Amino acid sequence: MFSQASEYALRALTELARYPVGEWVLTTQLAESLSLPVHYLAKVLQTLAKRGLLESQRGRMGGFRLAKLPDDITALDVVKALDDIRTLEACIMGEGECSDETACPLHTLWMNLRQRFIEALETTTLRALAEFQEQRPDSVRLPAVGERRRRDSRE
Amino acid sequence: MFSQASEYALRALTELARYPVGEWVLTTQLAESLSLPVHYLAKVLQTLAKRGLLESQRGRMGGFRLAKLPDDITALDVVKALDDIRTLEACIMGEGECSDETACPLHTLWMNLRQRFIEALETTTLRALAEFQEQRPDSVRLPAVGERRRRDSRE
DNA sequence: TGTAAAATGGATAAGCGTGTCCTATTATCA
DNA sequence: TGATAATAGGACACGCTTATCCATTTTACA
Repeated sequence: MFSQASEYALRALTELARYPVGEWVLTTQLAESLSLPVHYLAKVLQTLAKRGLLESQRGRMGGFRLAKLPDDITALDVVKALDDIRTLEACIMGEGECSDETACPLHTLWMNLRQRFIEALETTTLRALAEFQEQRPDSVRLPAVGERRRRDSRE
Repeated sequence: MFSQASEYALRALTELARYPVGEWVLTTQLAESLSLPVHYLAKVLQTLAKRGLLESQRGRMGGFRLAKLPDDITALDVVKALDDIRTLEACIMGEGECSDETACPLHTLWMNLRQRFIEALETTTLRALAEFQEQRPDSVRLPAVGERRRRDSRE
């Protein structure tokens, strides 16, 4: 359904939403937690930073974090940042002329399903996704960069 | 949503369903009627013939025709013959472990929409698609090979 | 101020979908 | 039986997605 990149992004940002607000998280850490290819995930995160969904911090103690609160980022935001959502809006039979006026045979069916789908993505926030994941069995989360530092300094 | 090949196939087989049962229709003619790339469509039709949805006839007066009645071929049959429908069945977030028992956050939503979608494709026959197209304004259909022959012989 | 840690950017490569073209094969008909 | 018309099949090219790797830049910290 979505591109590989979008799938990775959804999972990575959901994971990010589980961290305390403002904490930086490493690409390697996200990749490991989610079993994703590190380098490719890095590219995806960089793109998301360019698109304004993430903030990045270079150098020591750096990483990625959400640019907005988990309540203010929707699943649709994430997918739109990476996939061309227009392929969903297009005629499912590939007809050039297919609108509400001149509709292809599957137009009504597809329009309704698509509508419901997009609306659901639009009303699903990263916070909701993160909270769902918290409920799942053996749901663990590694410490963020700052948490790790504070813990290390107590040792 | 579907691959280009599936879109072409849906349109071509819908067009084929508008011809009298048993008549052979040329690839070039289908491509021209539907404004599709001839050679690529030819490949698609050959694949559909291999999959048993079409019958083909080489040589003069040859062409393609449906292997079954338009009532007995569904839109799902067509798509399944060309696309890997399992990508629809897979987790929309790309998780390996995502079933009804251990579900990802979007599992229920996606499962329901997907279900409705597939059922709709399964209950939509080529006949229904063809009849819909007949109703559309400026809906023309070129004569089949046999029709052309019979017409020519009267001249 | 040097070093380590981290994102950034560029090059590269494999695989797949889309599309074209050319040759081979098969069937019809004069 | 030969010419013609059609599908069958293979080779090839192109672009995009996925993925890896390396050099560069930036930052924190000792």
